[in-house]
Amino acid sequence: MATIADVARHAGVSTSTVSYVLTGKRPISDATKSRVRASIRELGYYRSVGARSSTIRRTNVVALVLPLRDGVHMPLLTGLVTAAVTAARHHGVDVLLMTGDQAAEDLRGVVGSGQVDGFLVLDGEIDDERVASLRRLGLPSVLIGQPAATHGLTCVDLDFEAAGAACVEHLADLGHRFIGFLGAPRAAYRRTTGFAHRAMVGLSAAAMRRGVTSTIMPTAGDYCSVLRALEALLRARPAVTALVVHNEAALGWVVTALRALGRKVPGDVDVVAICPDELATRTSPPLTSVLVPAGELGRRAVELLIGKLEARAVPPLTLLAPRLVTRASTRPVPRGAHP
Amino acid sequence: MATIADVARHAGVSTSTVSYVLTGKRPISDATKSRVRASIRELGYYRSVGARSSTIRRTNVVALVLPLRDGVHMPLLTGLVTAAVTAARHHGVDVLLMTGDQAAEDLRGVVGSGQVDGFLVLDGEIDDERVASLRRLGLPSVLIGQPAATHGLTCVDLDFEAAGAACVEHLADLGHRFIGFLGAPRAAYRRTTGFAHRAMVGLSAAAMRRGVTSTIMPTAGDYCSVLRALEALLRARPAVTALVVHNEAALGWVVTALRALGRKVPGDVDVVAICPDELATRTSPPLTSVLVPAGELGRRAVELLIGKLEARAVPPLTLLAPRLVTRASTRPVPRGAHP
DNA sequence: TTGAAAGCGCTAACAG
DNA sequence: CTGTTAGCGCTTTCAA
Repeated sequence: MATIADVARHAGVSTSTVSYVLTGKRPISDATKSRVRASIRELGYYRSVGARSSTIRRTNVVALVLPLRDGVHMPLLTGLVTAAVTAARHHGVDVLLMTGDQAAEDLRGVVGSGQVDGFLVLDGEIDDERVASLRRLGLPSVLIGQPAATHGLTCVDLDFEAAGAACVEHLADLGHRFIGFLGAPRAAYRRTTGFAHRAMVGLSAAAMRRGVTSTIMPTAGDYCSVLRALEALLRARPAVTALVVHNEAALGWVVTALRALGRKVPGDVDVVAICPDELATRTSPPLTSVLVPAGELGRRAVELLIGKLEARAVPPLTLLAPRLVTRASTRPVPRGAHP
Repeated sequence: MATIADVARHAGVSTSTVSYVLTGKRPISDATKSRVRASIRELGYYRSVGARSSTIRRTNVVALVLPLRDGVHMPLLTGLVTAAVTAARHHGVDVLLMTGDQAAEDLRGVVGSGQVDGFLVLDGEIDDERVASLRRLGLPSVLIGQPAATHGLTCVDLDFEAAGAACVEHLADLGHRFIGFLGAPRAAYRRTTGFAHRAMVGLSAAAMRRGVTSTIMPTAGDYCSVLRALEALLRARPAVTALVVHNEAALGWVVTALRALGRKVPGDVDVVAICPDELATRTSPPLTSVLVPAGELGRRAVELLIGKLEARAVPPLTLLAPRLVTRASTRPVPRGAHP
């Protein structure tokens, strides 16, 4: 493997000249510059990142910390990860993958040994303890998700409150006056700071504003739970003509269950989902949905982190505006359907 | 951040002694050893991987190259990735994530700059061109998947032929005599070396051996295609009492479609799937399945790569034996059902 | 069993 | 505009 000395010799210049051609940190005559470039190409030279990072104290590698535990939906994860890697490469930065369980000690090691410049942490439900240990690492970091206290962190997330509201707005615009909400499993609402809670709040608030009646219920991810929840919902409020679903696991069962209960989608019941795009398009009919912009999330997180690495000021909390895509599961309510 | 010199000073020894305590490459008296260890702990010292890799020419980082394009199923991907990362960490190795599209030039850069020691490449459908460029990189690599020519590579994959056979064996054991096979989309069978082809061959061969009649058809991933395929199948061969499905996208629709055609699962038609485990358990009823051992695949790939890094001889092709798990979708055929 | 010192490949003063 | 040189933090001879 060629070294910088090889290139210098080959081009008939000093090593520092080669280095400066590479970094652009001082003016070099076009003549030597191109001579050096030619030598570099000819010898197939690449700077050793080891030696380089050892001198400049910077690796151009960021760690991406993913939680192992479930509850994080797969498509979201993969979309986010590929977008993050692509965006990072675009800035000449590589991504080191770490899993959430190799927590404290491993992370310390990675920063202690100067292996990465910063952290990208994916964790919707991060708790204070983890936030604290993150801060203790002393390296710039960006959190994907929105913890209780943003306090001194940089976070990026979908604006779930706006997402919940967008669903209601859409349905109200179509003429619906009674909507049901199938939410996350019950446990998710214990934390009034979680995204489940925020979506629900946004939905409820928008419903009040628009004067539509909303009935909300938590749901588990299996068919039986979905069926039971819908039965209960339709019994309690037979006038319901629209459904907002914020539960990726349950999503696949909703239309099936509604059909089993004798309701057509759309027609008898319109459905709007809050979920990654490919989930909404893989049902039949494809669902009108507020998409969780996985790719955008990853991209923005990288951008923010790189901003911090370059000592730029970045906003502490970035909330991505929801985007509602209309598909076959929602339609204007026929005139006079709701007296 | 503490350096090795700090530790040496603090422990009252030379830097080389500290280094040797760390590497264990020469005997050190227990007295100094523990003194050095204490200083290390006290100062919170970690070896700089930059400086280290710059001298020893080894980074303890491997690249994991994932294809971006779809066709690779998400759950498989995430399971594989987390297992690989975990296994690698277990060997003190970190994982650098790369996406398949940043192909040639980026990969060259990563090896040229000495950023990684080897490659883990996930690509079921890798072509000769990519294999060649992989070999040209000149670093140890392990391929997850099985290309046409294993020639000089190290590969690990599920034994799809055995998987296809296992499905037939199971169904034949239960008494089924007529089985249908819902395969991958048509295009997947153009390559007679792909995993789709191999599963199909294994199934057909086993059917012949067991004297059961098999009818095979390709399938797209949407509900309509599945429904049409099943209609066609049942029309062509009404005696079919069992179905093998090797199509993850279609899987979710199979039971629904069978019900729409008036068949109970199990009972009228038994279903066996070849798919990742969590896909088989998320349908109702849960499906008997041959699982694609995503985690095992990742783990083995890492083990093989580390073997190569340590200059151990490793088998060129590792085929993981399929494991069939019986669930609610298959049952013994009632006596006399098939005269 | 330990230390001194050379060297890994690169960058960044310092010096023209 | 360019070269010389002293580091960066670590490993590994060589010498005791």
